[in-house]
Amino acid sequence: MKTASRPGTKYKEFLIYGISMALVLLLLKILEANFIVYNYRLDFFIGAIAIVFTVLGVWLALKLVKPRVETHIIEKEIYIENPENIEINEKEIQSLGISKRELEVLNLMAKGLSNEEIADKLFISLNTVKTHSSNIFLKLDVKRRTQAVEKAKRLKIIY
Amino acid sequence: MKTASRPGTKYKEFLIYGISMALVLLLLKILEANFIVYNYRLDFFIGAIAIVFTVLGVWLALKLVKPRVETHIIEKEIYIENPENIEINEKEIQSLGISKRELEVLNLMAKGLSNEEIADKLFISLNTVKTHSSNIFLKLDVKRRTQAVEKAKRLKIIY
DNA sequence: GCCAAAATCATACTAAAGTATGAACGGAAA
DNA sequence: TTTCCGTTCATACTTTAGTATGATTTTGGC
Repeated sequence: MKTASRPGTKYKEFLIYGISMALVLLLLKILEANFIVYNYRLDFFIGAIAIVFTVLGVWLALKLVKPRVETHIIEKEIYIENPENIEINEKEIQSLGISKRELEVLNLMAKGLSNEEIADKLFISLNTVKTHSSNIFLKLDVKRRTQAVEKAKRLKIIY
Repeated sequence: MKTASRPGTKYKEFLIYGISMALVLLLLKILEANFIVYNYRLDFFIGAIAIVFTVLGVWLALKLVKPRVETHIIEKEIYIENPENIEINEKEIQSLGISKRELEVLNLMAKGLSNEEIADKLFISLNTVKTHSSNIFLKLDVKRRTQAVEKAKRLKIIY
C-alpha cells in the first residue's frame, strides 16, 4: 500500500484534538437535549467540561512537547589530534563550486547528523537539505553521504 | 512581504488548530439552533471554560510531568601534543566488544561503501552486513553509519 | 532596476539503510 | 559435552536517503 508522504508530523495530534473536542461537545449537547444534565446540575456540567478539556489539554501537551530531560553529565576524556596543519582548502571549494550553504550541510553531515537533524539545525525544510545534498554529491562526484564526507575530508574541504 | 501564504511545516499545525476551533464553534452554533436550551451568554461561557481548561491542561502537563532522567556521557576532547600516535586503540575495541568481522565492516563503511558493496567485497549477503551494521551501531551507541564512522575515528578504532 | 546564482520548498518517486526477530552452524570455553 | 558467542542468513518491515523536476524567492553584482 502506498502511503502518501506526510508533510507534517504533529498536525495529526491537533486534528485528533479537534475531533475529540467536537465529539465531546456533541455528546454534551445530546445530553443537554435530553435534559439529563443541564437543568439539574449546572455545576456538574461545567465541572465535566472542565475535566474533559483539562485532560485533552494534558494529552495535547504530552503529545506535542518534547519530553523534558534532566541531564546527568558524565565527562569522559577523549584524545584527539592536535590541529596542526588543519587548514581548509578554499581553492578546492572554489573550483568545485561548492556554495556556503552546501558547505554547512556538508559539515553537519560529517558530524553524522541525519537530513532531518540538519534541517532542524539550519531552520530549513527537509527537502531543501535533500536538494543541497544532491548538489553536493554532484559536485564531489560521489553517490552517498558517507563517500562525500570521506572525500571532503581527503580534499580538506572539511575536517 | 507576505508571510501568510507559506504552508511551511510548523505553520500548518496552527492553521489546522484554528480551523478545528472554528469548526467546533460552527458546530456549536448549528446545534444551538436545533436545541435551543440556553442563551448565548452561557454558550460563550462554556466555550471559555473549554479553552481555559485546555490551556490549564497544557500548563499542568508542562509543569507536573517529571523530567526524564537521562545520563549523558559527554566526550571531552583533549588535544594530544604528539600526533605520532597513529595506532589503533585496541583497548577501546575490546571494551566495546567489537568483533573482528564488525571491524572489517566498519572500515569499509568509513570508506563510503554501501552495504551492498561491503557484502560483495566480503562475500557475504546484504542481510549479514545489515546485521553487523546494527550490532556496530549498538556497540558504538550511535544511530547511523555516518555517526559510527565519525565516532570510530575519534576513538581511534579506525582511521 | 535587472540578472544570474544561490537558496528555498514541494511533490512524487526509487533506492538504500536500518530494525526486529528468528534461526542455523561451528568453534571455543567452561 | 554442553553452553555461549560469533558469524551467517532470511523475512518482513519502517525509516531515511537520494533523484528528478519544477517552481518561487533572495541576494549580490553590474
